[in-house]
Amino acid sequence: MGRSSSPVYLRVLEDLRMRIREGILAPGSRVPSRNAIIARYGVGETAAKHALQVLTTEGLIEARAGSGSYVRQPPLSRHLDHDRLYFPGSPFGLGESEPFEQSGPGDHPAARRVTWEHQTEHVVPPPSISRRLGSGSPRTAAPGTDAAALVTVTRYLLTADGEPVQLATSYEPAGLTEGTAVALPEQGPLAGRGVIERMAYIGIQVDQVLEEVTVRQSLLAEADALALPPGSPVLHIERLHLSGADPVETADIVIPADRFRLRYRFAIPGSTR
Amino acid sequence: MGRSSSPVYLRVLEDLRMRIREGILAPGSRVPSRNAIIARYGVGETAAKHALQVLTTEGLIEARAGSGSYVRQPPLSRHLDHDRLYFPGSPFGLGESEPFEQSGPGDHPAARRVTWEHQTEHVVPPPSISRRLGSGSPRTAAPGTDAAALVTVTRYLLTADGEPVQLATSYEPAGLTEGTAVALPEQGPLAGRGVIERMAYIGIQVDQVLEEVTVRQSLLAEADALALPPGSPVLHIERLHLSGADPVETADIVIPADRFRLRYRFAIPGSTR
DNA sequence: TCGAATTTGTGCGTATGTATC
DNA sequence: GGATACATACGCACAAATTCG
Repeated sequence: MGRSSSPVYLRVLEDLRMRIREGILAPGSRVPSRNAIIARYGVGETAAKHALQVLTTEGLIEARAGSGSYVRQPPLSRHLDHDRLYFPGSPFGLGESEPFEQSGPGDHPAARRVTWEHQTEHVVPPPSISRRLGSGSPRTAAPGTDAAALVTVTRYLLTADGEPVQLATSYEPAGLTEGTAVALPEQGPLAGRGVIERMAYIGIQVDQVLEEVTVRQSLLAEADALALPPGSPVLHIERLHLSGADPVETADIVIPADRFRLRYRFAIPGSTR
Repeated sequence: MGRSSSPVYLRVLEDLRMRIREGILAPGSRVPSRNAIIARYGVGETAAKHALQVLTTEGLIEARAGSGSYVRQPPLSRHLDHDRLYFPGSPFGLGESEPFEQSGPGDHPAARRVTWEHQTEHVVPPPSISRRLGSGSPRTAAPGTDAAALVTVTRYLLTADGEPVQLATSYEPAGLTEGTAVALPEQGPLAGRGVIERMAYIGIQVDQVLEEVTVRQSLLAEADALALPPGSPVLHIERLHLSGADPVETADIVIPADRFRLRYRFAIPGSTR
């Protein structure tokens, strides 16, 4: 019965979407079931099913078998500050402000209690990591550098007020910090103070940070750790700390794309402010 | 007949996904049709349909009615540099390098020919924009400032080698540049040179840039302008240029999330490099 | 504790409209 | 026009999870 004018399921979809956006269907409340939709809108099962499925892939509702479909929490209410260059913990400011709300440096309006679990080990780096930690210019790399050396891997799960908000995996060449007080990122005098301070402590000056931001669907393990619906989009940040041309740390950071915004702040080079 | 072990459509889905990832089904090539899937995998039409639909929403294939489903171009092959603070044109470096490939400043390995269309008008700003352009600290805003003044709006469509890659809408308080040689961003001595240079020309020193990065589904008009499948994810950047505490420009930048990565580069403040 | 009702997830077949070739 | 392919639509069926009396 494909009527050209306008798909039947769109009527249902748009009505439900509107009710969710307007708040008539509040976050957490139940969306009409398949049977209820069939009765209320006078459509077939296919259309009802389809409308619910689209709302699910749009991330507006969450379906629980045997129970019902429920309106998800609205996204984008919080942000992550990437304007200071520490990691993790207070480094990543976590607030609830509106876009571009003005605030003094270090002033986080509704700061949340950020905690993190961590776990460190030493491993042979996978190819992608050793490529990122490889010497600055691949062609001019010193031949003596042994690229397959061990790296110190630290995995973080950050939570804000008990809610998981960020996965991070940090890699450092083990040789850099070996035998120093800061060999383990989360132990010693600068535990939890971030790469830059720890490196400064042993005389390595980090002077540049690169970040590459991509969007992709969450992997199963990530969705699990972050309590996300599988396949929902995440922001993936590949970060690299450099001292001169030498990489001293790289990290993969994964955050739920629909619940956070990334905030970058730059001072203009050459500004005399 | 819902068998519990493993959904039938998953067998099809994972096989096709694997073939696409491995390159057995190359970009641009045709994916088996519904009938072909039914025959080859011995499944029903529902399963075949569902598998193709999931691949579509994952952005791996593109369905064309009457023709077939085709493998889309692989994502994430290119990046956008956000390390220099001009806009638009050469400002936004566009390259094809691998993640973190080393290159000297200003050296874009496979630079593409970037062109843009633009269109400027003066309008009363929508509330969201006037909020962003509102004076620095809302509470301490000078009462004399008239917030509902006109803004200069410039819309850009950037293309790289003919392919649309970025939508941008830039807003400036019209009063700032009124009567000067740089009143129109794309005319005058500094046409296309970016906000910072244009503002400097009339004695306004931009000293800070804020960018907020979010992910959302593309709107219909955006999908159209950027030649995207509707609903596919886009990166939305809200940018703000500040001179002291005064906003002098804000922009909305939209780029296809599955075809680009954003690259940020920072120098560490306080570094003596 | 158990079973009945409800709801989602998955699956089948079939049919028609419309776009493409 | 005809063949093919996708989009939409109907109805039905059963499994698994949840809820509740």
